[in-house]
Amino acid sequence: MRVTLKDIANAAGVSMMTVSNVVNGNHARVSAETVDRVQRIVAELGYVPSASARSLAARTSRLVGLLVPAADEDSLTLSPHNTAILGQIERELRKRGYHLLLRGIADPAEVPEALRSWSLDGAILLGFLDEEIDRLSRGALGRVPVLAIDSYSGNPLTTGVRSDDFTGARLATTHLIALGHRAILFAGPAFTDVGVVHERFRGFRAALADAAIEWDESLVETANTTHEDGVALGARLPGSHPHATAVFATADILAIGVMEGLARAGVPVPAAVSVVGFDDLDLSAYVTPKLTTVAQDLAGKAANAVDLLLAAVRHGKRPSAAVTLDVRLVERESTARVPAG
Amino acid sequence: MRVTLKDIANAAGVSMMTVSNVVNGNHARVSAETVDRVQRIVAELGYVPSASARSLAARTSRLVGLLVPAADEDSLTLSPHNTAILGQIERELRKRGYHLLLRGIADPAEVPEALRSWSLDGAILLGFLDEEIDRLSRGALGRVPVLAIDSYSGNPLTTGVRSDDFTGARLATTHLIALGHRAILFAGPAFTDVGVVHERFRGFRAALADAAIEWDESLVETANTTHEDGVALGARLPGSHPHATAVFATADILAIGVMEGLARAGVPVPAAVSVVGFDDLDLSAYVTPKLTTVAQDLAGKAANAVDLLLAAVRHGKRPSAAVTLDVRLVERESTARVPAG
DNA sequence: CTGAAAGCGCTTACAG
DNA sequence: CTGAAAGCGCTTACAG
Repeated sequence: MRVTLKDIANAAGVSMMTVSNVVNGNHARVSAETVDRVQRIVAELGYVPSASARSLAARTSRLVGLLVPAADEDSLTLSPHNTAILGQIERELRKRGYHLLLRGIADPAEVPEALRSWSLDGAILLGFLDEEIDRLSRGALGRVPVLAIDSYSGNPLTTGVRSDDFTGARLATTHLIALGHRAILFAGPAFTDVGVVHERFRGFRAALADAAIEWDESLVETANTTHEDGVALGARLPGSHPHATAVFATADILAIGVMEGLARAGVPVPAAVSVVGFDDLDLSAYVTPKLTTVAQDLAGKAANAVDLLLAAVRHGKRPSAAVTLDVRLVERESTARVPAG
Repeated sequence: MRVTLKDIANAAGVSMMTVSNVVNGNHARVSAETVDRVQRIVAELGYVPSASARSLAARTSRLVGLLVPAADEDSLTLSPHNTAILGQIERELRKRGYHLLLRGIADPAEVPEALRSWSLDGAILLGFLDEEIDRLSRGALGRVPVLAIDSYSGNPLTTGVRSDDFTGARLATTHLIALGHRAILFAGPAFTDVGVVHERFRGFRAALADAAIEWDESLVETANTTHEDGVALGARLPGSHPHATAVFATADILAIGVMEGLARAGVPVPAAVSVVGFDDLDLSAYVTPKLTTVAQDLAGKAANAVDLLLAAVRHGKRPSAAVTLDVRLVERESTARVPAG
């Protein structure tokens, strides 16, 4: 059977409480020699504390949930971007003695159940829509600290971390303008007046304004953030926007699709049309031409998310404003000077 | 404070045990009207059972661990292949009312602790070396069912699921032979006489033997499964293997690197050298030329892994032999007839 | 520095 | 069909 605290206590001739103190590192409350003896016996008998018993008694689980949207019957679809963050979050948590419960959420209404069932000490929301986050209330979350990644929701209960999307888009667009481009197409998913895509659109517009380029409303194309939609968009570009000489796509995967679509339509990239993406996926350096894009600090996002969350868990300190991480432009081969004429 | 079983019992005027039966679906033991009343009150009060209390009392946690190697300070590096599997496993588990604890393992010696700490009902090993799996003993695993993905270890404690690596490699190589290639380079990580890479090597050799092609021992190159190593390998290929007209790489990411290396060295793919990969990552259809490769049934792997594991958890039925999933060749643009001369 | 008691929120036999 | 009691393996005040 399982080795318990009581077994160790009996073998060491001390009380359970003393063993508990040793195991939990409260060495101040135990004499040095007792600590030694108990630790030796723990190792000898291979004692592993029961996390569920501990959670139940201590009202703290050392468990953090990573909540990811997942249509009911669907697999968790983790983008490369979210996968990288997931890996980093697990590491940061592990370094601090916490564990990760990964859970797909089919409906935001499941969030409260997810938090309470395992008595999560905290949770990170990855990939939710701002409107979904907006609806999360104190009643739903209770006292459990929750933090959203990449959200612009004003919900103070979920204030978290994100990249400087505005500046990233501005950087990318300014780069195109510096190359002489004037008719630049904005390609991305449909957006409202708040959120990541909206911020990137604002950054895009700001760069145009900086250069005093008049804004042509027709230079926006809506597409899902998939390679497939990018291909379709790129293929019809010569017909729909014959004057456009550059495309700023809100995601690498979309940008890569656009490049392929353009290639299929016989439009050389970057000779005839330049393309810039956003994310700097590994993939972006593997395609032809290599994609110029905006790099995010993924490791920083994950580390900050965990730091903020655990600060809230341990000291009840909630961030008052979202942490914004710097981005940088990575120039590769998909952009060039605007063609003459 | 938290709503407990007792609160529901009080409100409904029944015993805790009756509520427990209703909540757990043992409706046979409770009258229909009691079931109704209790369920109404549960919904009204927003009762969520405590998973830790349940684990402690019932000795079953409904928690399954996904254990992934992770160097101590390192992030979990999830390959696209493993990410897809992870997503599918979460979904299969969720559909069955189980939860997923994702945990990086710095040293295989941590496995027992991982299993016991959270009283995992079972665990799936993803990405471990066969030698590490070989060393896992009954003493380490206890009575917890554990299952390895992509392992050829003979350890009966971890019998799991994998792809038909032998056939995949044979298919890929036979395809190259059919195109007239004779001098085919095998590129992959160093391997021992057991394991995924060894199986792929065996399949490669079998295809050559089928076609009565004499085996040239020098036609093997060792490289890590990274894009970078692929580039290096491809770039030096004209010098190191001037006669080779095709490369079979044991992973797409490596094959894609090889294609880039060849391109840098001025060798056209597939006109001068054909390249085949293994995995069929999304990425493989995005690069230029699109990669011909061997596709694995990732969803099938995940579903089978979860099915087998839960059968072991619930009925104590351990698989006697590993489940092997079919693979298929996906012909794209990176292979062509051997150049004349 | 050390300990006895109560309790965390459930489930499991055992009765009736 | 329903319930009272014991116990799962810990931690938390409270004493000493």
